[in-house]
Amino acid sequence: MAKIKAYRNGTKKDAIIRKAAALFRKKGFASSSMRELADTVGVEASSLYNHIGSKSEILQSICFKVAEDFNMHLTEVEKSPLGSLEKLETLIRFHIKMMLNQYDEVYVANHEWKQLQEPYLENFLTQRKLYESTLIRIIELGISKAEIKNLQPYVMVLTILSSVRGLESWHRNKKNVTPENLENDMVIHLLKGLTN
Amino acid sequence: MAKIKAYRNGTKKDAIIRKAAALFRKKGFASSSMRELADTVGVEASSLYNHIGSKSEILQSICFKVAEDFNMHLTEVEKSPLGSLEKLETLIRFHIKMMLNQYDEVYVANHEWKQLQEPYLENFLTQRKLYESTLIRIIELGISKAEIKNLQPYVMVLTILSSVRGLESWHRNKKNVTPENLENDMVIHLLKGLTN
DNA sequence: ATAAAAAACTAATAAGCGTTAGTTTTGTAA
DNA sequence: TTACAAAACTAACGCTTATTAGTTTTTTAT
Repeated sequence: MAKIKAYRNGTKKDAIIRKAAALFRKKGFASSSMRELADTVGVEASSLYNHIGSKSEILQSICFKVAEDFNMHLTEVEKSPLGSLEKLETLIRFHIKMMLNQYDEVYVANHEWKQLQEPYLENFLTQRKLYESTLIRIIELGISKAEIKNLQPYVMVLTILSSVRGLESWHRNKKNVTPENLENDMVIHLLKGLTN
Repeated sequence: MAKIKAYRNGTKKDAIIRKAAALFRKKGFASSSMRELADTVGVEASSLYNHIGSKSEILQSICFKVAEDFNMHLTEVEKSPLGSLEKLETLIRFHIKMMLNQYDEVYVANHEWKQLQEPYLENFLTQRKLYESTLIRIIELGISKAEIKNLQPYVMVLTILSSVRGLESWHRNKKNVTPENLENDMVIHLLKGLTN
């Protein structure tokens, strides 16, 4: 095979990583074996190593790709001219969309990052803390402008991020709740509360 | 040794399960080995089997103990004379207290239940769904009494449960946020929102 | 058609896993 | 002190793991 092949949906490496994300999401990283992954790809386990370096490398690809998507979006939002509340709303909506559109990858990044090896683990955690501190800054600005309640910014960030990250337990296409319902109602709940 | 020994903090089996919860929380169930657990207990791996039946059994103990605590509290709250909002507040506060007081166990129950074997997995999931549907009922009653916004009850339950379950990432004794701060601010945020 | 590269295969490795068997030590009750 | 049971130990079992080596097949470029 030549180097440049016309893959429709990315390279075979991409396909392996996509299948791996689905497998890791369902069974967890540590409980997923390379043989299992090879089965779903339709190949022997050893053949995977023509495309990827190691099992750990797959997890790294998934986690850092997701982290990059979120970081890029956050950077855009932060330097936008939106007010604090609009920024938060935009971010919440993005989190929900990401969870719905890239379910496996986002889930794995949120739940299996602990299985990363050093130095990737530390790197990932640093990015997470940076993300949190940016959100805190947005909220602090909103408090100073009296747009946001004077609560602990850290607690509000924790509540928002926990909410959107925990969405994995949402059963898609169930309970007559469309993605739009979910997004809108969750934004209202997290910004305006649930009391009348 | 006689059957009845005066253990200060429960039996040795309890001690093993407690250490296991801490280990499973830190490394995940599948990535924790019985030899590792034995090390932290101060014993050979095979000796553990004088007290517990299997590795799986430990996870079952942890998950169902936590589930029982939450279910019992929910039952109490439901049959109390409190209004919908007060019920929700009570439940949120209980979740946070549990997460702070029984960190390892609650974390493991929230994050490693997927590793349960059948029929325990199905049993656990059934309990979870029951818990959710009870919360939905409380919220529906609040909506009918116009105490709560007319949003999708399922979404509100998802938001609340995701928030409190995601608390694992809270760094204790950090950021000048006391447990009381956390509890109060989170209740305000989830009930009244963060806008002024 | 030929040559080269890519990607599949088979086979094997060393390490780690949960768990069991059999034995010895330890602690308690008589 | 003797007898018994609980709980520790050593050793090993059979199995699975990620990964490598070496070889063969498949695909592509010339």
